[in-house]
Amino acid sequence: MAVSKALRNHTDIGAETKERVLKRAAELNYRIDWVARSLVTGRTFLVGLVVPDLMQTFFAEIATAVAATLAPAGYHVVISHTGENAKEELTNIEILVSRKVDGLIIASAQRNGKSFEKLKVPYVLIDRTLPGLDANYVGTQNEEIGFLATDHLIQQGCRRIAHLRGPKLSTSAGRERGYSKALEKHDLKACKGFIVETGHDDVAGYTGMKQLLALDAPPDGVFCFNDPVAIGAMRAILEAGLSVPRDVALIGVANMHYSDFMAIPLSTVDQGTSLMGRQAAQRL
Amino acid sequence: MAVSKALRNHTDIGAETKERVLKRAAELNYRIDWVARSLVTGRTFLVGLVVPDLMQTFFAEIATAVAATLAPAGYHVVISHTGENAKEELTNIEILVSRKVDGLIIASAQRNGKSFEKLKVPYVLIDRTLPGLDANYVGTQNEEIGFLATDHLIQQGCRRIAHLRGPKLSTSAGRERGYSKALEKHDLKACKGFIVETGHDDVAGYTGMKQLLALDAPPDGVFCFNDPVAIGAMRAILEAGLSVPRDVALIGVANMHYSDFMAIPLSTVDQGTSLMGRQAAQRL
DNA sequence: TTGAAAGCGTTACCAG
DNA sequence: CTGGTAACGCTTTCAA
Repeated sequence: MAVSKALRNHTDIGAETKERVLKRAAELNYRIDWVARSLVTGRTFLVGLVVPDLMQTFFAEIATAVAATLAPAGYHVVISHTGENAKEELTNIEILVSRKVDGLIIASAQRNGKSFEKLKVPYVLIDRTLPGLDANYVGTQNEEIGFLATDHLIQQGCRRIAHLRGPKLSTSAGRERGYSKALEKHDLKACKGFIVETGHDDVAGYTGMKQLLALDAPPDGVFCFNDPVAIGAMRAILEAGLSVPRDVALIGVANMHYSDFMAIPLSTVDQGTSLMGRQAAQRL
Repeated sequence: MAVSKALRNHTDIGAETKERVLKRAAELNYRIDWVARSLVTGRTFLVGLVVPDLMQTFFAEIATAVAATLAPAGYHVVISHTGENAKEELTNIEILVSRKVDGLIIASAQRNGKSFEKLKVPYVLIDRTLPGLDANYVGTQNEEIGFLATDHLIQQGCRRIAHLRGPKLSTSAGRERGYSKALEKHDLKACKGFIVETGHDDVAGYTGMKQLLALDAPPDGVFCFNDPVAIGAMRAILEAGLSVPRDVALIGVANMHYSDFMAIPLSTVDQGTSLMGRQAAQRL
């Protein structure tokens, strides 16, 4: 017990005893066994980060910010990707819980919050909310993003504005609302087929844009779910022999770096990704 | 004991007993406590990934590949960044060891292998070797990268080829050797001041390139340590009112996506990053 | 095939 | 201030 107390700087220990312990610990190159400590304290100082895919720079940036924020407090991050698969996400969370993580930060792929109601570990949702779940959440004001982006296109003179809205997520729903509000404000409206559901990557953007270009009267401006989608859209436009932004203007949402070095300057709305990660970690 | 055996599918257990145990476990929603199991087995099924900075897409890609490869075997990845700081790297490794990780994958910032000699946990070095250390290592043939890149510039007609060689790492040393070999092969040589030590990001590339442009006879081609450095170099060249690749041709090494959408097509050598991550994980 | 006993390395509790 | 005892939840060992 004297050893345990000395090493943890407990007050209940005489200066001399403490010094003796510390000296001997150094001699033996003693390092605490975190597994044993965790077993008795019930804390692991491990936080699970559950994201769809670390390859997307968006989530990589979140992971970095979370890890950096947690590190000074002695926490480590265990990563777990789910590939946008709701079922696998649940399995992964269960495993993390049985590993006794102290908390979870989740960018969820669930359709609703049902499965999280019985979750006994503290958790914070990041980026995406879950309908019908009153949980801690850190994210961007997606409606405002959508509004700003669409408004920007209108300012640039676009009148027929389409929306590659990304996958079925709370984020895309918010952005779409903002898109609609901006159009409304300027007495414009989305023509039929102007809102296209896509994936989140450049391939999805490419496909979606082709669909838009095939319309009888294609758009002259497109608000894209994120930058990769915008890049894919750009490829489709250029391939069709059209010009960006003369024929079709594009705007995305910041998920990549160096977008200012693109062949065609790509307008983008910054969503403060690292800040999101930092705040989620702090909240947790 | 019957319970423990039943849950682990041990052979030493009667079918009926096993079924009874499984049934009751399901009723109670029993989940194994990994901390307790780890304490007795000595295994955590945790692997530490020690990298300088997850923000660089290069390391994010490695992290993804490592985690994806390890997951099917039940391993999870604990991340730890060191910010290219050798001392902090050592501290982090010690903490991971006291957390009883089963193994480590390390992109090291050490100058030599001294500190790793007494490391008792299995580990694999990734991306960077350490002088004087006979360790498991997975990386790219950097000399070949340097040769290919430089040779490419020569094929394009460049004759005065400089090298923004990046930071002091085994990777940059290899690439520089390849650069020199390619020059030699074509009876060219690096003029004085043509090899500039830089950091690894675009800011470093920008500064380094400015230095090259200030020379009496600036280069007409530059082999850059990686893509971010090349992007920074590009900015410096354009700012100087010169053209890429007419006045100065550039080539980088693949650390980013979408480089084919850059304003000026940036030549790049692919280094198979995910493959590296996968193989390091398998080796471990 | 079953299960009792010991122990993994630590900390909580409490009596001295 | 000091330190003995029990316990955390599991697996290994070994006897029945």
